[in-house]
Amino acid sequence: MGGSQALGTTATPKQERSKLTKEKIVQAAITLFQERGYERTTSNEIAAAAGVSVGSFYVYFTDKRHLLLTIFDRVSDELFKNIFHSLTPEHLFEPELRPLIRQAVAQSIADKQKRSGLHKVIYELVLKDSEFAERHKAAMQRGNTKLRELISLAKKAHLTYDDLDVDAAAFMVQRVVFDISQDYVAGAVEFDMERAIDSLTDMIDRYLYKPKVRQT
Amino acid sequence: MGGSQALGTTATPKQERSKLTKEKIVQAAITLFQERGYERTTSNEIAAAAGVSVGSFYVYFTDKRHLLLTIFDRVSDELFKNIFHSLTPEHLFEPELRPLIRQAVAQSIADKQKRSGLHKVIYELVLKDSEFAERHKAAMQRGNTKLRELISLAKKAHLTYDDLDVDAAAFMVQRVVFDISQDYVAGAVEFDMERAIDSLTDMIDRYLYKPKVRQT
Amino acid sequence: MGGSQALGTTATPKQERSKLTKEKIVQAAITLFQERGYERTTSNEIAAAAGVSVGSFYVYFTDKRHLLLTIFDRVSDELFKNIFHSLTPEHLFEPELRPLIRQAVAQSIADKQKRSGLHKVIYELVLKDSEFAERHKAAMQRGNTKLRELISLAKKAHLTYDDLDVDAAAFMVQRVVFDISQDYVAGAVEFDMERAIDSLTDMIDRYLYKPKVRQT
Amino acid sequence: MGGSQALGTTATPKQERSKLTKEKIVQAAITLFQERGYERTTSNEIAAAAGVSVGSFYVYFTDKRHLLLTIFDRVSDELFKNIFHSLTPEHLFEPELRPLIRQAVAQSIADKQKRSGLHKVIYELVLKDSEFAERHKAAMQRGNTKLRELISLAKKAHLTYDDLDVDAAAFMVQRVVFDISQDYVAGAVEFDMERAIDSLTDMIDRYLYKPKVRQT
DNA sequence: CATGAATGAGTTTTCATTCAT
DNA sequence: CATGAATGAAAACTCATTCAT
Repeated sequence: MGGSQALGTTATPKQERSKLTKEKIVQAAITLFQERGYERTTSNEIAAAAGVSVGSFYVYFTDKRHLLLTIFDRVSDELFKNIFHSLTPEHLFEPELRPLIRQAVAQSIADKQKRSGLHKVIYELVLKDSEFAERHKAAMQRGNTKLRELISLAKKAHLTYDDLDVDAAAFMVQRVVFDISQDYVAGAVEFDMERAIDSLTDMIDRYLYKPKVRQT
Repeated sequence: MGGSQALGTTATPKQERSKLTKEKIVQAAITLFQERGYERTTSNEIAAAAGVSVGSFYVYFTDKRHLLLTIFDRVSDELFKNIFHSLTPEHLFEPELRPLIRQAVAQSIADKQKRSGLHKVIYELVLKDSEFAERHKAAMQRGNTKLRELISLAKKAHLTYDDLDVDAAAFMVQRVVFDISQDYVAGAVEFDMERAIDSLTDMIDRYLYKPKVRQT
Repeated sequence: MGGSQALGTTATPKQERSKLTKEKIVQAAITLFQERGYERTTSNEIAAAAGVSVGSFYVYFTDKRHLLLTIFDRVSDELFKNIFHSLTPEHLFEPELRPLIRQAVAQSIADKQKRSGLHKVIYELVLKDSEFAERHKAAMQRGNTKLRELISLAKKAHLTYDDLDVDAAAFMVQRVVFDISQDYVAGAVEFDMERAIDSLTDMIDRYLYKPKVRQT
Repeated sequence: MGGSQALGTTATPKQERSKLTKEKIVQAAITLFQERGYERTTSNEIAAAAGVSVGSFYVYFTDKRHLLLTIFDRVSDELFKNIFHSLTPEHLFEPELRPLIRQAVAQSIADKQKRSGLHKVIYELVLKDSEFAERHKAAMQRGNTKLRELISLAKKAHLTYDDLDVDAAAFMVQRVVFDISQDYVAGAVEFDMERAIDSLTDMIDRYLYKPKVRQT
């Protein structure tokens, strides 16, 4: 005690402290959900792993579900940013489109792989909890809008089939990439990832773009 | 085969009456899982809905999980048959391939829609229970083998791209159809189903078959 | 049959065994509520004291509150019967009314004394739980109706003040007897019980009956 | 004196500011206890409603119970003063006693009605907490003493029955008035209040005073 | 004195599963 | 085989109270 204040005791401001505690809980939860899944992880375990009391857990989150909802939002944002970072209108006018598609596909799969356990858990909740389902839908909607713009632009530039159903294409492409990524996360799939990325890229490429364009 | 036997020493009913009781339980479970989901359905409820005592429930099934496993196998077989019924080598030589693909896609989506709640529940378990995951993989494997044969034949007949990676294609096509069907089941998707079926058909069609072939 | 257990409310004991278990729980609860009060008695303690598992507790009662509600009804009926057993119209025409009143007053106080802890607990709940309040009101209503008939008869026989407000009198007399009984239960009162009974009898007697009648 | 001191070592505020803070807490508590009851009001809520930190709460009160005890004393004093303000020996020699009684009865009921929720809560605690019970008894005792003096005087003036048991009468009258007031507070009663006041007045009047006196 | 984040013991409650009849 | 009452381990959640700042 006494006097050490001036020397630099990490005087954590009160709000900082809260933020820290909350973050510790979130991190512990991510780890545990990843390892044990949602149901087999109890609130008490999360608190313990975070080095925090159960009481604190319930100060920051109404329940386990609310905590995962928070994690969901965070992860969701991250994925969105990562993918659309290199998928902007400018990129569309590069000489080759295929690398662009491949890059996005690979990004999506890789991102989910990094926290595959977590994505598995999240999707589990999307399946059984309507609020998760809603948020999932909303997040997909955001991506869909972006994608539709891109495809629409490509269509206007006569890069795609002239009769392409843009809305359907945006829907299709997004879902297909999301779902295949999810399949790897779920462990439902053992097929070599690189080959899968190539094939998925081909699939999207051929679906959207006219052969002559590709052969030019 | 005979995976359910491995689980425990549950009686395999030899009498008609037993078979009936077991069936009543299965049917009640399907209905309840559909309505309330897996966890929110209790063994007691299933027994009650089946008009059977809980004791009987445990005579036929080691537990709730085992029951769903049984349902999984049944549903899995059904889907397999329905899809590959009109997807045999003979059909490959019809003048038009697109209707064939469309039919298979539509079949898959429709089949799942019929019991969407159930498929949601099953996939939920595939995500969190490794034994379900294994069975799911195995079932997918069966379909994959069939599909690979078909695509291989098509390739030999020079209907597809000459450089097509058959294994990858079989994997890709199967997963894509399965996943989009699952998306509708999960309620994750609101896009008009007919348009989605058309788009998915296009996607597969263009992915596999050379343009010139299609334009011939 | 009998599967409906799991779906809704609490089991209605059809078998002897059930009835016994339920009764054991009720008896244990009465004892514990009496000793420790409502809140300081946990469901687990009741179950333990009844020599039954917590699970059984929740088979027969939705919760502690429901259990006390059950006890309330039972006790309520008992009190009603005891008091009005010797308080029927016939008794009104006995030569002396005072002994009749005294008997009813004494009965009421004595009945509550027998299980004073329990009555304390019940009234506590009447104060804070609206459903208990409703039941209490309803029970009082039953007694009030009976009492009104009696006083009404007495009035017609010109035994009472001619301008007696019968409804008010019935209300007043019932509440006063109930409340003084409750006071002894609550331990709020140390005044010698016999003298209190005499005084209360006097009070009611003088309130209802004309002096001349009494002096005749 | 100083009963609250005995409970713990809570600061007795000497500064104005402290007194104010304590008062804010008391007022907030009264409001919340009134609305939500004792148990459903948490210390944190009281502090929040008072615009004070929980820490401060515990500076002034050892706990929630101690706070209610404080409120109890205050309310208790108030009631006492209000009733005995117009119930002094002098008043006894007014020509009519009935209006005096009626006034006291009405006062008691009205006073409690003003804060019925609070009186409900307090009585709830009297029922389950022995310290509250003691204080309640003590408060009743004070009133009883006063009342006994009055009735004793009236008896000496031959206004009452000559054989009146003064102690019993004081006890009876006080309890009856208190209890009926409490009944209205508890919401246990729907009978028209004015009629009840009249009846209660009659009851007391006839109980204490000889008919001839009244008819003179 | 004030603050409010953190605590964790203590309850309630559920439900898969067993087993005596 | 059938029954269904009984079980009890396990999880969620609350809130009075403390204490470092």
